[in-house]
Amino acid sequence: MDRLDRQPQDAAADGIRDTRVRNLIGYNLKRSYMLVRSSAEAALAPHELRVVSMTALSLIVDNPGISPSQIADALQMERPNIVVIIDELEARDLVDRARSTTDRRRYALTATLKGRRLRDRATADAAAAEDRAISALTAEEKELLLALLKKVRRDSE
Amino acid sequence: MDRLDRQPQDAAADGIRDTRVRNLIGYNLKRSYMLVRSSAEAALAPHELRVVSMTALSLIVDNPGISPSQIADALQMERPNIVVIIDELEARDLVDRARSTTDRRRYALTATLKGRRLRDRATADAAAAEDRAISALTAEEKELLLALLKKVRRDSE
DNA sequence: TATTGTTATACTCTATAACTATA
DNA sequence: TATAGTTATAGAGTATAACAATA
Repeated sequence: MDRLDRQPQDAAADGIRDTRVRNLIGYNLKRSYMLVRSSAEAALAPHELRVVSMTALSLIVDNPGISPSQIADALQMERPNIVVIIDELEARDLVDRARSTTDRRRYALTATLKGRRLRDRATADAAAAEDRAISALTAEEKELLLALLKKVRRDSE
Repeated sequence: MDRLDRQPQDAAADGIRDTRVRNLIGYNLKRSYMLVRSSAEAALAPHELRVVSMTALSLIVDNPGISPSQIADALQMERPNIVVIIDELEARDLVDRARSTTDRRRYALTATLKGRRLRDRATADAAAAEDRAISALTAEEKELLLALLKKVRRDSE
């Protein structure tokens, strides 16, 4: 970890000062999130995936038979918004929608071979794009950041 | 920093697994950001402020004479979306809109006494709400997180 | 010709209400 | 009666186009 102790200047290049806001966790989380997300979105565009659809696809790959409601819970999204995403994934033959045998209200979602392959490529590309976006951090700092972000949500979710 | 080394489980309470997505920086940034922001928004609601309007107000307090365009640049927002926020702040008598004497296309924004006082209370309440939202972190971990988030954007903004 | 502030508008994301079929 | 999936729609938040005033 190099020179993490050196405080960045409070003023931006154009001379705007704003100590209070610049020291808020939320402000810094948002800025970093925007930076990382735009990089990931760009990396996923060639796969015709958005971050949310990649995430849903990955969830289905890792949890065969998962239902739309479970995806909604896991991603903290509303059910209606999941439907459109599943529609897209199914139309592209990335996932199969089968009625659950035990509860016929539910769908049991599974990824196709094509879906599993795309998931692997897409998550790898997204992770690489994220790493480029945060290349100001060393590998150790990245792991530390990840650990801290995970810990933030301990007990609160 | 206590037990940051202990890895959180990969599965959520309902048994959903998803190692790839759960280890993406962007995913964790978003989740933490959502948590912190909703806490801050709730704390600002009694002041009838959103995070973005508190941020703009704070920017005006700290930079008397700042123009809407400069606010847009600093907050990475489009100019049209700033107008509505300034309208609100002005209607509530928190900021004054005066034509710049040197460039009459520009507005020179300054905070009123009422605006400065509200800024102090609002930023303090927001900061306290953020601290509650991330109370899983120690004070040292919070400072470390802040330093890492600032460093992420070094050279890239 | 370029820039500031502005209006109107569109687009995306997310949230809510209500329906159907199953339980 | 409650829940899963769905449809339609509403509401944020953000982005784009075009304009008047000024540089």
